[in-house]
Formats: sequence, structure tokens, C-alpha cells
Amino acid sequence: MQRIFFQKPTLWVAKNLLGRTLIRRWRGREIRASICETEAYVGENDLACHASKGRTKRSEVLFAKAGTAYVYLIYGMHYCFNVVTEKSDFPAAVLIRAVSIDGKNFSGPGRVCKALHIDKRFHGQNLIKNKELRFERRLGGRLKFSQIKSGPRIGVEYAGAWAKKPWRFWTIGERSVK
DNA sequence: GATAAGATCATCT
DNA sequence: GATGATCTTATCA
Repeated sequence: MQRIFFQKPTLWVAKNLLGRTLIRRWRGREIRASICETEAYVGENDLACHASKGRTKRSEVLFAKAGTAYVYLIYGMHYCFNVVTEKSDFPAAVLIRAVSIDGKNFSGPGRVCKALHIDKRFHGQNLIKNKELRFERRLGGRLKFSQIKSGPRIGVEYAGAWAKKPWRFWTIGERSVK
């Protein structure tokens, strides 16, 4: 996929990633994961976004070029995989929350990373031309708008009004709620 | 089935 | 020293 895709508005990217395939080359195999749930984190004003505290060592990568991987560890044991969006120096990203592999559902950022063997080695890597981890161009037509649902993001209650924004997107039939 | 607790650490204050 | 963009397991009903 081209960088220009990720340079578009984050909410657009989050929606348009649904139904696309993420391909992970691992030990000579190709793991094909269809994306079924995403979340958008947009800018320093978004209190749920890690960049809301400014440009720090942790959030630095969010300011990088669109198409860069943002991977971090949470709760001491789970990795979360994001793709940086929009223009450089504007901190925004899309979190991959759930994928489907061989018909099996992996819901939750931690499980997605486990299934795809993603860890902090990918942090800061450019995914536009990456052999180990890349997005496939869509094969069929684009997902119908009616197949996409949205709702508030998960686990960000502390973000006040920002927590209520319907910036989580999932495909119908794949909802993975807690 | 539902809810609660425990794990465990990089990053920020 | 506190705290998460969480998941698994245990303990209830």
C-alpha cells in the first residue's frame, strides 16, 4: 500500500483499513490477517492519544511519517500495534484492535500482536516497504458503508469528553466488545 | 454466565 | 511511585 493512503485523515484511514489484509512474513510463512476492528487517536488535543502530553520519548513516533509502525507495551505484558497517519509532525495513529486469521477471530490489541508476532522490534519501522509486515492492497471492492459500525473507544474513560467520541470502528458481525 | 483480581513494566510525574 | 489504548484465570451465581 502507498504512503498516501495513511496521509489521509485518521478517521478515514481507520474506516478504510477495515476489511484490508495485513500480511506478516514469519518463519517462511505468510500469515494473512483481515482487519475487523480499529480505533483512531488523533492529535495532541485528544486526551486519549499518547501525544496529548506533548512530544516525549514515548510519543515521538506518533509525529513520524504516515505509515510508520507505533508499537508499545501496555499493562506490562501486552503489545499494541498502531500505524501512524496524517502528515509528519501531526501526532495521530490507528490502533489495530481485532483481526481475523483463517476464520479465527483475534479480538483485543494484545491478541492481535501475539497472533502476528508483533513486538517492539517493529516500533518506528516504515511499513510502506516492509517485507515482514505490510498491508495488502484491497482485492475486492471496498467495504460498504453499511457494513461499518462505530462507537466509543475502549479503556479511555479518563479522557473525559474525548472518551465519548465514536472513534472505534468495526465490521458488522465481528464486534469484539468487553 | 458474570464479575473480580492478578499479572508486570515502560514511561511519565 | 503511579498508571495504563489489556488478557487470562479464578470465583462466584
